[in-house]
Amino acid sequence: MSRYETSEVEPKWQEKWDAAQVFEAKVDPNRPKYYVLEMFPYPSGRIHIGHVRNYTMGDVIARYKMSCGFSVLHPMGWDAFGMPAENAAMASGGHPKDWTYANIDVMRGQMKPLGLSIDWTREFATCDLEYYGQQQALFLDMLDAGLVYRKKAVVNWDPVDMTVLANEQVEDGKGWRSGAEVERKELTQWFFAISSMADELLEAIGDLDDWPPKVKLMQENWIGKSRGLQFGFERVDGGDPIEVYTTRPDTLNGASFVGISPGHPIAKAMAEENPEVAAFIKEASKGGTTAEAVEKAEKLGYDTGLRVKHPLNPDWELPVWIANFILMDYGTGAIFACPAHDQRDLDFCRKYDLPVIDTFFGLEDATPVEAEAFVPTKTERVRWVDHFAGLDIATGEEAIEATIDFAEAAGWGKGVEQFRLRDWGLSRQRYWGCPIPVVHCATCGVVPEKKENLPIALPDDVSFDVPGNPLDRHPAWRDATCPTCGGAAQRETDTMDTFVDSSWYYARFTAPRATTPTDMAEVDYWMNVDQYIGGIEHAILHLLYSRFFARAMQVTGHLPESAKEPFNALFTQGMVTHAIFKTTGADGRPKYHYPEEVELREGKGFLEDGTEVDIIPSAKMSKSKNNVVDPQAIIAQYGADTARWFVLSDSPPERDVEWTASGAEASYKHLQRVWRIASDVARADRAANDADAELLRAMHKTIQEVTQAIDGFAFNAAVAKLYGFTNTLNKSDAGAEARRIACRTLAQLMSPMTPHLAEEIWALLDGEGFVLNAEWPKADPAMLVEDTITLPIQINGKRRSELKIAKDLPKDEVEKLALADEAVVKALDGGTPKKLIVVPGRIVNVVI
RNA sequence: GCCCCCUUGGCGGAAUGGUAGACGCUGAAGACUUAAAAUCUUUUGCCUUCGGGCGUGCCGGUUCGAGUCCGGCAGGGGGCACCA
Repeated sequence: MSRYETSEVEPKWQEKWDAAQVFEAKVDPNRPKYYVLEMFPYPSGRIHIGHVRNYTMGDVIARYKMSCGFSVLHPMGWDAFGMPAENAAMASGGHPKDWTYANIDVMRGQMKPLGLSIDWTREFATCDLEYYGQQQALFLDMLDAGLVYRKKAVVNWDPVDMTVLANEQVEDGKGWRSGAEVERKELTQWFFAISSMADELLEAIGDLDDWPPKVKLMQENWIGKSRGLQFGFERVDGGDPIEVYTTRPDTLNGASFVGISPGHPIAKAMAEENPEVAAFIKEASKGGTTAEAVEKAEKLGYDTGLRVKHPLNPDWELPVWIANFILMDYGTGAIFACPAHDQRDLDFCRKYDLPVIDTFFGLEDATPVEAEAFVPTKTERVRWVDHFAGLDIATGEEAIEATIDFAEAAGWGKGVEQFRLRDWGLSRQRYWGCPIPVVHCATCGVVPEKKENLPIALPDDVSFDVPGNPLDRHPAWRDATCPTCGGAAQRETDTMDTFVDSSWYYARFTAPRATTPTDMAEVDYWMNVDQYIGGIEHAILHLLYSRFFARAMQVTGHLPESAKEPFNALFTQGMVTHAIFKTTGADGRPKYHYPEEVELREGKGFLEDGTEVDIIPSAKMSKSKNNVVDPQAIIAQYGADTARWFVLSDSPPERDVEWTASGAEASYKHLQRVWRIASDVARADRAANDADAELLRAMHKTIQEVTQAIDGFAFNAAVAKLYGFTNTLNKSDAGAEARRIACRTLAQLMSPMTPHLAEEIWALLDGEGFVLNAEWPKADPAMLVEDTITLPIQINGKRRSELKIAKDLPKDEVEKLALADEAVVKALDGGTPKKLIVVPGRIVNVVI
């Protein structure tokens, strides 16, 4: 018998699949469709073992569904715009385009040997002109529909690199590349009106039955709906009332001052007249916009001198302060502060010596607030000091509703809903992104390009030797004609956030060469994505943006109503981790060792010279820690099937799996063993015998268990059942024919996970055609029924004995047998049991 | 600070409220071999006076029966965070 050579077998089957075009998705009205999609990769340069796990999971589903008779769409593409390409160009010359497409070629070359069932004819990169041109068309339609608009917004600005930075690019208040102090700058930018759909996006989460509850919860929190009261404070000077929003209107009697954001119209108006106010506003705007920067920032306030009247008592005047912690884009940009029941307000009041008024106390303790605000949960009952709506003891929730009712009845305020979700700023002052298809005309203002002028292509002749956006200093590209007046105009030089690219690619895969963003016939057939698979890190932004885009595409006629929730089912897979091997160098710095340098003995690791290394298990793979597993090396050593089998085994798919050399080795040995068993089966000539039925029964049980496991995304369980059945088959004395049937079924059940080995065995055992085209085996219910079963007997809930009985033995017979059991007789010691519980087919419990 | 999740042998993990530890790794013993590799077989939660006893982070509850359900605590992880 020959050894199973993966380096020969795997390419052989890949060529055969290609030649037969088995993975090309075809619209077939006579068959149900199934669309499985893994989040497409960023072409960073090389694939990662985490990619292997991600795509293998999708492949298992895709191949399984093919065998179940579905017309399957399983595409792949590249999320190809973004900063790393520009950074590479800045660091080592070259062009982002060349860098990106070269990376794509390398990564495609690394992915193909995995034998994934991908329809490569649909491949595209988001930096393909064909793709981003359609994205521009989509943008224009959204502009038309009022879903895109321009407004001023505060951004992190790096004055050295002359660019806007994302929050995660600000480290310690400094730009991550330049090290320059980051400024907050107000720029006019483009926004998607995602918050206009906040309620809809929140409500629809309830229907996402096959999404992880965790992701749904994260999105709910992100959208952040709250209910509160909006009302106006009348100004003593007779100016327009100051509108405030509060979720705790019940604490109105604890009001200490009215606060407005530095960006509030009143503050801005004052700044124009009063240099002191202007200076304060400038001071208050310092620092980054990151959570960290915000947390460290000290509370700053400026007393405007304005006074407003308390709505419940016209004689009570409150001062109006400008405060740096009040956000302009949440609520009305103005608040009333209740320091007794809000820590932030309290800090501010203590600093500026403003009054602190308790409005309620705990039921047990009426100590006035000192340094710590009293903030009970809204469901906790508290005692009110003097509540205007007449409450004495009530929860916060009750008091809030009572106050809103009271204010509405009195006509000075109304209950409103607010969302935390902000509009999505999409402008990026970058080159390597989709150009925003508008021009700036001196006469007509901001004018959208005409669709017939699309695509607006990025110019190729750019350089990155000077900081800033190359599009800004490319006059030939910037110069444009105004589509409205025909006069000279300038192109918008901002490009789109790369999250835009990934917000609709799933729809584009249904018709990747269409001359419109989508093709309705194709979209109607293929959408929605039946199973989407990707990392939990995209739980909020990418998935929320995609949900928004699907709705926007429906509004603009690019998707049907039925596709407005684009992903029917979502699965978030865990990472592949690997131990880090660390020693401490002479200089006291950690030294990281490659796994090949470390010898493992009894759970400890040693270098060649005998030095013991620290083992940090289950660490995220990182080049700097020398613990990256390279898929290409694994495939070269063991083959793709081993890599696929390993990443599916051991750990549940949603959890991290640790790559270990011994585990990979074990997977390899197992697959070799399956091949040996199959070769054995192929040669056997033993006659049919009594063992046949038992083997076939085990086979049907395995069919049922593996099918269930794959359906339930429990790939590790499917692998475990296949191990078990392999052992059963190997030990079985069944006749040649039964063994052939069992082994062919084993190949079928393994085929989604180890497709090459499965094809080879299928062919060896005279299976017809490709195993991937063979109909998925069905478990025969008659074969799942066991004639005799082992029934455990518990005495007082502890297992003490067991009965071997016929499966359908009547209950009273079981009782008799149980009471006659040696262990039971001994325990009863002549007495009678207090209770006897018989659960048919499951258990007997004797209570003494 | 607010919200959420997790905790089972040496390790990864399995168990519709019904035999805890499937399956794999690691370790041990043995077979084959001149030897090694490869392969195969047996074994591997803890304690034990060999009768059995104890065991799913800790404390309590519901139940005939709890890893699973409920309450509290501890540890670990994640999300959000001047959101009024």
